[in-house]
Amino acid sequence: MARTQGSHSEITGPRVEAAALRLFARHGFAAVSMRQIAGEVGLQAGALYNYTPDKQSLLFGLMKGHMDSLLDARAQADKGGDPVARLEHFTRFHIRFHLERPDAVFISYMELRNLTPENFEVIEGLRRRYEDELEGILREGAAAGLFDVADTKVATLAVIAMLTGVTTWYRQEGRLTVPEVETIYWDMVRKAVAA
Amino acid sequence: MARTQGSHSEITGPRVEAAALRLFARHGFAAVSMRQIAGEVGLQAGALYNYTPDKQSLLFGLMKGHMDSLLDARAQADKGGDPVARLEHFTRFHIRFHLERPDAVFISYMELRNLTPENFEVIEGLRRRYEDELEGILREGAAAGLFDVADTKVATLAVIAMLTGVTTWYRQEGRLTVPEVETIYWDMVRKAVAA
DNA sequence: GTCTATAAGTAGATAGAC
DNA sequence: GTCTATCTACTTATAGAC
Repeated sequence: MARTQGSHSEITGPRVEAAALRLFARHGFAAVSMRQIAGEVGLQAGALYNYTPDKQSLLFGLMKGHMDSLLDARAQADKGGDPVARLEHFTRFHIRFHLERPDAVFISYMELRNLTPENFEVIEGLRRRYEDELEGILREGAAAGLFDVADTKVATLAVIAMLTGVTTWYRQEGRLTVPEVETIYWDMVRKAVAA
Repeated sequence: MARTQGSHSEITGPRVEAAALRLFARHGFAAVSMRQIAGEVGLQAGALYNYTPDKQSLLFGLMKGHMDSLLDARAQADKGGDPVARLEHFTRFHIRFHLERPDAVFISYMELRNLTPENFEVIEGLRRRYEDELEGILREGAAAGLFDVADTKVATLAVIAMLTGVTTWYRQEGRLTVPEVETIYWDMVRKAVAA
């Protein structure tokens, strides 16, 4: 159990990521310096390079981790059932998941342009896989005559934009609980795609 | 008509703004240097300060100009009528206006955090005034029994988020024209708030 | 693993010549 | 109005001591 004084790698690594996440979300990737991140953790700038090869990798790791956990959670959560039930489930899942991680959501939508082209492709691919989940539900429901959407792909993007928008205004101290918000949005989604 | 060689202020000023708009939208405010902007216009960095007192004012001017022109255009465009007609009009106006200015839209949503607190308050105030336009329509329609929304404020923000999302995927060379896109979204908005 | 020190380059903004 | 030159400060990243 005894450790040499500086050997904090297992705890320091996550603290670096947490500090970067918070600062990138608040001020933007380009506006945050490695010194600021280090300062937040109580390190000198040079020490950060024990945890990341460079600043870009730090950003990519945060975004990749977010998308992976989104897809994992979604895979675990989809219980199947009829398209209407699946759509309600997707709606509530999306809102809950995104409201639980405002900083990661913010970064994943705002910092795409600061990724290298290769890293951008990876994140875009994961994002498309998530969109495909919803598109599959809408397509299945439309085929069964349960939904009426003029354009499945556009409807998919419209619903996701509407739901993700909740992160821009929701405050925990506000007048609505998360389940209440879920219900309000589900009511609108349900009607928007209804036959 | 004859001018001294360097006297291009009337034409150079707008070119500086246009270059800043384009570069801020592509790479982000913090990632763009005054030297890059100057280079785009064919100037040296120092010459930019004939057109803006500093970089922050350049950003604020772009965002303020965008919001002013949004509110102006909206004021000109609202023809009145019953709530359903006004809502359709708002929907089509919002999509058209935003698709015509992708760079300004992008900046106005992404660079809020790079404004000084005072400048942020100004832009936020204008944004709220625009939201109030839609909220008024929804409230009027709900009172008349034409709409059924569980929460008018949330519905306002949900509709705006859905509509603005069109700017993230629409491409002029794509398979849909702007009027087609307007109709697809109007169909969803109409149903989402329907009684 | 963290430190100090440093390399090599860029940032916003200003001064003064023309 | 634009240029060159410059100030001051800050940037990412690395080297080597401990």
